[in-house]
Amino acid sequence: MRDEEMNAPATGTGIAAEMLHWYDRNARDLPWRIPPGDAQTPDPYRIWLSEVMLQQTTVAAVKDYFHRFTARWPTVADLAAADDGAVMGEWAGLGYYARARNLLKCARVVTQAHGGQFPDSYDGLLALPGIGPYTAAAISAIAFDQPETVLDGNVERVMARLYDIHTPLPAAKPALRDRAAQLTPAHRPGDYAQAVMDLGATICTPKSPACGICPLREPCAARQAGTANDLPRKTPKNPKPTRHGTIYLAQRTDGAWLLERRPDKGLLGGMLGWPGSDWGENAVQAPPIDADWVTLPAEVRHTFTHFHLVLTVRYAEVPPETVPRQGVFVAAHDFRPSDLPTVMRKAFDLWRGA
DNA sequence: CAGTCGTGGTC
DNA sequence: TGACCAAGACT
Repeated sequence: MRDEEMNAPATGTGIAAEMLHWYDRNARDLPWRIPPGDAQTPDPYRIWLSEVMLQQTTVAAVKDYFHRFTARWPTVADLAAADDGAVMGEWAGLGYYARARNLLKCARVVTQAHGGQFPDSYDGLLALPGIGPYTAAAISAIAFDQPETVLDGNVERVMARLYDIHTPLPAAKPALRDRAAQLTPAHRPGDYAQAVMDLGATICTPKSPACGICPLREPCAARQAGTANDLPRKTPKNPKPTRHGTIYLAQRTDGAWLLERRPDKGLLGGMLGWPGSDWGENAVQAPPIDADWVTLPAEVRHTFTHFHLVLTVRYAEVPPETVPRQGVFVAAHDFRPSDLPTVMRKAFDLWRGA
C-alpha cells in the first residue's frame, strides 16, 4: 500500500477494509454467527430468527431464547407447524410480542409459499411479515452475502460520529443512510455489516466510547472534534404518563387459574394474562367472576415503552362450579408462569410472596 | 409521520 | 432512582 493510501483512510474502501481487518481479529462469538474465515454457510433460518429477536433487544437477553427456539424448532418448517400458544409462551419475557406473532406468520409463508427457503433478495425479504428495512438488509447481507446496507442504531451512531453529523435523529436518518451506503463494500458485505454493528456494540458505545482502541480513530471526525460522546443527537422524548388498573387472580379450589388470551392487536397482544380492567386514568371494572376478593397489600409497578403502570392485584379462591364472565380456567398442571409476559408474572410473584 | 409496542441493564 | 438505551416494525 502506498503512503498516500496509508494517510488517507477516510476513503470508503479504506474504512471498509479497516473494519474487516478489525472484525477478523475481534468478531464476537455469537450462537447464530459463522466466524470470519469459516467455510460454513450461514443458515438463513438462524440468521432470520436471531435478527428478529435482536430488534431493540440486547444480545445478552436474546442468547437463551435463541437456544431454546432452535432446540425446540430446528427448522423454519418446524416453527411453521408449531402451535401459536407454544410460540407465544416461548417468547414470553422477551417483549415486543408482535415480533412473535409476525415470526410465526413469516415462518408459515416461507414454508408454504416459498418451499421452506427464505428469499435471498432485499425486496423478497422485505415483503415478509416482521421483516422491515433493517432486517431485510441484515439477512440478505449476512445469510446471502449481498451488498445491502444495514442501518440500525449501531450504524447510525458510528456514522454520526465518523462524519460528525449533528442533525438530531430521526431527521438525520437519510444522511446517515447515505454515508453507510457509501461505505458498504462489494467484498464480504455480510462480515462488514456485522463488523460495524460489533464496533458500535463494543467500541463506539453510546456512552464513553473507547476511541483510544477504535480501528477508525484516525478518520473519525467526531473524535477529532471532541464531540463523539455527544453523538448522535436525538430529539427529546415525551414524558411518560402513569396509568392504573386492577387485575384479578382467581384460583379454583382444584388449583386451576383463571386466565385470558389477550387479543392479537395492542399491548401484550396474543399473550396470556390475568383478566382485569383497562389501564387508564382511573380504570374500574367488575371482577371477572363473583368471589370474595382480597386486595393484596402491595401493588405491581411496571414501565412500558411509553407509560408507567401501577396495578392493584386482587386474589380469590372460587368453587369448582363457578362460571367466569371473563377468561378461562387453566388446570394447575397446564399453567406455567414462564408463559406470562413480565408484568403478568410480576403479579403472580406478588401473590406467591416472591 | 409520530405513536405504539417490552424488558432488563446501566449509570 | 429514574432516564436512557438495545441488531426496529407497523400503522
